[in-house]
This record gives sequence, structure tokens and C-alpha cells, in this order.
Amino acid sequence: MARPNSEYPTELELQILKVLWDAEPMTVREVRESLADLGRNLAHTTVITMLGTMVDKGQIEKLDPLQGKAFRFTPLIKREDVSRGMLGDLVERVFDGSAEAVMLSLFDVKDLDEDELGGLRKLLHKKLREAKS
Amino acid sequence: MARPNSEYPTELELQILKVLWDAEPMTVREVRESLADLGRNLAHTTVITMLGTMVDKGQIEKLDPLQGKAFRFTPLIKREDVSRGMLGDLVERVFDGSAEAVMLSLFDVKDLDEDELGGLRKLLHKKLREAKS
DNA sequence: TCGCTATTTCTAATTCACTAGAGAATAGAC
DNA sequence: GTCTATTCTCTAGTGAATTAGAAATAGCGA
Repeated sequence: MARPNSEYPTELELQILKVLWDAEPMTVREVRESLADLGRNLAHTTVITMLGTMVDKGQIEKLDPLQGKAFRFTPLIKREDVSRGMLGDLVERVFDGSAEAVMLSLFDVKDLDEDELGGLRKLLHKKLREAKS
Repeated sequence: MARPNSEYPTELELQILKVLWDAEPMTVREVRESLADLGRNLAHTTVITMLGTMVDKGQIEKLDPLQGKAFRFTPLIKREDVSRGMLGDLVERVFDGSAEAVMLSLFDVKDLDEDELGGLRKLLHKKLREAKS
């Protein structure tokens, strides 16, 4: 009866994926420390539990210890795939699939300066050239 | 210990807001029927409960019946505010605040055709002119 | 007025995300 | 070989979101 389990990572899962994308593989201790650096202080066991469920969900993989007994974890899913998926989900759910509406909102959200807008324009022109060929 | 209650609507709340944005005010019955049209079949009481919590959260307002005893509900928050907020949240959480990354992902997500890209370009040029003045 | 029906109020159950403790297991120190 | 610190496994609890039933209530037609 609760919200159906979406295919996308939850908030904490995303934070963990991010630290793993930046440096992988990592032990539980290293993940815990990286999260603490970001201001998220969790008990060691909490991190273990989370990593376990993420393994179950297929988001990450558990690698055998090199020495000692600390397992290491590495992402199985790519950063771009996750961001694309989560953005796509939002575009459909909130903006009813309209890329234009997203772009308009993006202007409001970020208050972009001239340089940033210029960068976006370059991106767009590149894409337009690709579309024409 | 659970995730702190975000300021943004949950999935069902968003669906309800959408039907109310399209036609307000609405009675419980009308909301239930609109949701059913979208493929979300809920018991009447479920919709009542949801609307009650949304009133508590300040997302909508309960208006007295015109005739009979069916209360009517109307949104208190604007569509653009909600979309902007939710997009901004995603941009920060997933894209670390990079509008450029969002735009790149948007291209992948939507597979835009030439017309749509042209529309985006027009939007962008308009914004650029504004930025220069 | 009386009863039928629509609607509401009250209450509770289920699932997911998150959190972490207790105790077992083990690598490395001495 | 025993001890100690680290790490893991197992278990469980909390809060939010969602779902809906049972019972109360009130309008309305006969």
C-alpha cells in the first residue's frame, strides 16, 4: 500500500552512489567517512545495512577483501544512466514530458549568467547540427 | 529516523494537485473520478484521507459546500512554483547544481526533433537578450 | 417525517526508507 | 596462542506515504 518502489535510487542511495562514483571501490569505513565529510553522519552498521540493500537491488557489487576482512563495494550502474533516468522521470511526472517547460523552469531555478547561457547555446547548436544530419 | 519530510508533494499529492490545477475547485468524488481516468483507482475514503493531509500541509484549501454536504477543494500552491521547486531540488541533488549537465541529460532523455530543438533555441536567445540588458 | 444514500470522520494496516544495536567472527598485535 | 580492535550478520524499531474499512452524519425524496 505504500508508494511503489521506484526503479531509481533513494536519497541516501544516491549519496552513496555519488561517493562511490568519485572513488571506487570503497570499504564500508571509507564510505562512512565520505558521507560524514558531506555532513551525513551515520553509524557504521547503518552504512553496512544500506550497502547490503543496494547490493540486493543490483546497484552496487560486493568485492572480496584484498587483505583483512573489509569487503569493498563498487557501483554497477553509471552516473549518467541514473541522472538521465531521474530527470526523465521528473520530466514525465511533473512537466508532462515537455522539454520546453523544463527549460523555462531551469532558467528560473538557476538564475544563469551570460556565460552559462552562452554555454547552453553552444550545446544546443551542436545538438541542432547533429539533428540536421 | 526516516527521511525528513521534504517540502515537495509526494507522488499521489502531485497527481491530485494536477487534477485540481486543471479544474478547481473539485469535490472528493470529482477528484476520485479524475484520478481513475488517469488509471489510479482509489477508494473514496482514500481520496478523502489524502485531501485531508494535503489540507494539513497547506497545499490545498477546503471550501464549504455550495449545496448538499460535499466539500470542495482548491489548490493553494501554484503549478509553476511546485515544478520549479522540484526541478531545483533534482538539479542540486543529482546534477550538483550544473544546468549544463541537466541540459545534456535532457537531450538524451527526450530525443528531441529539429522543431523542438529550434523552440528551445528561441527560448534561449530570448533569455540571452534579457541577460545582456 | 422516515429511511436511503452520499459523504465524512475515525482508526488502523501495510510497505518502504532509514537507522542502529547486540553479538558473532576474524585479522593482526604481542 | 590469546587478546583486542575492527568488521560483519542478524534483528528490530521509527516515521512517512499510501490504502481503505467501519461507523457516524446529514441531505433529500417519498
